[in-house]
Amino acid sequence: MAAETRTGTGPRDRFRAQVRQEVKTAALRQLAEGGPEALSLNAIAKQLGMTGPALYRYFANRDSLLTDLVIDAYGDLASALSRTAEACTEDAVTRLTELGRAYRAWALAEPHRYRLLFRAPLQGYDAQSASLVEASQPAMTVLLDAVSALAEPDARVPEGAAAQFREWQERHGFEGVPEAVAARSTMLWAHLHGMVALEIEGNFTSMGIDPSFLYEAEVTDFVRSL
Amino acid sequence: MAAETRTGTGPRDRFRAQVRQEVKTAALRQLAEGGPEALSLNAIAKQLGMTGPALYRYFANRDSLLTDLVIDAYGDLASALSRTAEACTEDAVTRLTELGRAYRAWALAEPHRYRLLFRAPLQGYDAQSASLVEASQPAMTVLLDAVSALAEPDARVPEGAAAQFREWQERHGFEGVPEAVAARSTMLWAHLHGMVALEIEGNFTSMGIDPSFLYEAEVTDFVRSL
DNA sequence: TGTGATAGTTAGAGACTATCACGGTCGCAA
DNA sequence: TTGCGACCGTGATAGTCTCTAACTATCACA
Repeated sequence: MAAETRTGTGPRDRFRAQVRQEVKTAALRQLAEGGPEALSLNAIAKQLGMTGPALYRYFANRDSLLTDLVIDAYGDLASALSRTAEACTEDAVTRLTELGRAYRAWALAEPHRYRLLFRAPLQGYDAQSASLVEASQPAMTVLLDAVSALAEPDARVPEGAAAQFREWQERHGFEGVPEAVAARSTMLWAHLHGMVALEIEGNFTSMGIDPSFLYEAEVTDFVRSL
Repeated sequence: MAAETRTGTGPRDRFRAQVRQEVKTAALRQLAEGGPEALSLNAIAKQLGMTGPALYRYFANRDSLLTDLVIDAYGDLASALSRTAEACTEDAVTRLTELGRAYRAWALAEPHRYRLLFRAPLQGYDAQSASLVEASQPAMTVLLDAVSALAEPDARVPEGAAAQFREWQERHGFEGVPEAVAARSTMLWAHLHGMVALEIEGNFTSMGIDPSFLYEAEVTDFVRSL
C-alpha cells in the first residue's frame, strides 16, 4: 500500500511527508469553510495542482485522511492545554480555571476541528478507533492532573462506577489518581463540552446571547464544588 | 413549486401528506442506520417503490427534507418533556429531576434525531434557520417553567448578560421569567447536553464507563445549586 | 548507467443530487 | 358525463463525488 506512512529518511520520504502535510492543510481549509461534508479529495487535488486519483498515493481513502486530521487535532488540543497548565505558576485553583478557559479558546479558534473531535469519533468501530481513543488521552491527562490537585480524593463514588474508572485508568496509565478524581474530571469535561458544543453550533448566537459569562460561571462553579 | 406544503383538504392533498410522511419515516430509518450522511433520496425512493426524481415532487431538496425532520424532532422532544412535567405531580425538585432524566432518555432512545437537533442546527443562516429556532422554543419553555419554580429570582446576573436574556425572552414570549432563571436554565441545558452529547457519540463507551451515575450526579448537583 | 519503486496521468465504474421534458392519471367543474 | 387542468411518476441527462485499474514518466540509488 503506497498510502501508508512509512517513516523513511530519504529525499523521497521527505517529499512524501511534505505533500501529505499540504493535503492536510488544504483539507483543514475546506473543513473550515464548508464543514466535514464539504471535504472533497477531488477539490483538494485540484487545489494542489494535481488530479483526483493522485491523492490516493498519499491517503488510502477519505476516512483515512479524516482520521489523520482527528489525531492531529487531539495533539493540538492537548498541547494547548498542557502549555496553559505549565504557564500558570500560581495556585491550583487559577490553574484549573485557566485550563477551562483554554479549552473554550481552542474550540472557538478552530470550531471545525473541535467538531471533528467530539462529533462522532467512533464512526467505524474498527481498528482505527483504538488509535483515536489513544490519541485523546494526553488531553485527558492534563485535566486529570489539574483536578487531582484540588479534588478531595475520598469523595464517594458508587462501587460499580468506581470499578469502571479503575479499569479505565489502568488501561491508560492514570493509575495514581483516585476514582473520585477521575469521576469529577469526567464531569468537568462534560460541563466544558456542553457549553462549548452549544456555542460553536451557534445556539447562543441564535438566542442573541454572549455565553462568555455563562462559561465563566460554569468554570468557577465547578472549581468551587471541589 | 410542487414541493411546497400546501395544506388543502382534498383527496389529493391527503395523498400528498401521506407520501410525505412515508418519505420521512423511511428517512428516519436510514438516519438511524447510517447517520445523516447516509440519507440518500435515491435509496428512499427505491424503498417506497418509485424512482429518485419522484421525491422532488414532495421535498424541494435534501436539505428541505432534513429541515422537516429537525422540526418534527424538536416537536417530539418538547412533547416528551412536557408530558413528563405534567405527569409529575410531586414537588418541584422531583419534577426538575425527572425532566433531566427524560431529556437523556429521549436522546438515548433516538440518538440520530438528537444529533440532528444539536449538531449543526443552523448550517445555512438563511430563512429556514428562523423557523428552526422557532421550533426549538417549546422544549425550552418546559425547562424554563420547571427551573423557575425553584431558582431564586434575584440571583445576580451581569448587566450586559441580563439585557441579552431580557431581549431573548421578549422575542419568544417568556416574559414572566426573571433573567437569573433564564440564565440558570440555559446552564442546565448545557449540563444536560454535555453529558448526553458525549454519551451518544460513544465517548463513555470507549472509556468502558456507564455514565448513568454521572448523569444522576449532574442533575442532583444542579438542583441542589438552585 | 540501468533498474525498480514511486508519482502522476487518463479512463471508467458506480454512487449521489438535481433538472428537464414527456406521458399518464386523477379530481373537479361545467 | 365529459373535458380540462393540475399533478404524479418516468427516463434521460448533467454534474458531482469516491475509488480502482492500467499506463507512463520520473527519480533515487546501486
